[in-house]
Amino acid sequence: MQYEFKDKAANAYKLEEQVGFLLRRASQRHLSIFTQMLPDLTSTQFATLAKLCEMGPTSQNALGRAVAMDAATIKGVADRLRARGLVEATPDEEDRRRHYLSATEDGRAVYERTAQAALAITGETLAPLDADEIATFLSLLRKLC
Amino acid sequence: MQYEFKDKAANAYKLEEQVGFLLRRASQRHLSIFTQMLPDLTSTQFATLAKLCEMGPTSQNALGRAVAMDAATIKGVADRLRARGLVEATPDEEDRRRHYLSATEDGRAVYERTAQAALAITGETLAPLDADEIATFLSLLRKLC
DNA sequence: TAAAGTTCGTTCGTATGCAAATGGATTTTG
DNA sequence: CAAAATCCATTTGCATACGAACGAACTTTA
Repeated sequence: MQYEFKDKAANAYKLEEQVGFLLRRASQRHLSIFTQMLPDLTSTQFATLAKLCEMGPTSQNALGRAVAMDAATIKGVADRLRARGLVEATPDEEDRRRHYLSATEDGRAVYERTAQAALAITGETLAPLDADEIATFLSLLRKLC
Repeated sequence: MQYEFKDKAANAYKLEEQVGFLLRRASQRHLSIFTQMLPDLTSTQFATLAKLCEMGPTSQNALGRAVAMDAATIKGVADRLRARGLVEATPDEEDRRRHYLSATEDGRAVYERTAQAALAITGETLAPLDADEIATFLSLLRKLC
């Protein structure tokens, strides 16, 4: 009979201590801040628009990989951005499977107008930490991706 | 004309550096580990069952608050756990709005059987970090909730 | 005690997010 | 070159998530 079995509390499961629970709660707080400070776009819509502005014309799946969304997810996001006129699709001449996605003039304007707010959202999310803690936290978080 | 306006790149938005993007990717990796190591239950279902086992009979909304899910979300989770026979509801005599939720015998058995796996999932998620880094990371993450 | 406020559970609508399957197009390889 | 593998976009099904609104029940307060 080993020690762990004598004291069941020693290796008990405590939800509040699990990294998955804390990640979910931190994400919830971040998304709540995002919605308050940038109500026009969801966090994933903004990320997709920003990446598309940065990359230029890109196929839908390649864009999805760039923003860490699978094919089924990026389709919905791209459809909603297209429905709002922020993104447009043009067929690829060389590869008949592909459509190039690109930001419209409207889409680029929205991105230019909201990028500062997005940076402020990052700042507000990290506000409970000081500069050193932020650097440490982001460095460790990056290792967990 | 201030410095920031001269060098637009200095305060440019880079998706990969934003805490929201990193939180989303870390959560994705964690959930992927969860699904692999504990395919029977989703992460939220396990969290709910675990908390219910810990708290004993609880109203649905109170349980939701304990696991950080709003009323609409906890309802779906509770419904699916009830459909699988892991949770049952009994009406409250004192408050006719309320149903007490509690884990069934089956539910408690599933929890006992899977709690170790859940701890292992936390370990695997944090595997890229050493012990000191884990302590630092969790302490900082907790400040962001 | 009556009005106001709160809480309970529920429903609707919208938006991720992923697994799995599909069909068509392109590339790789034997 | 033909078969195999890969890639593209799409669809279906399921499971979170949250805002908003709702009626019913309970509590607080004026």
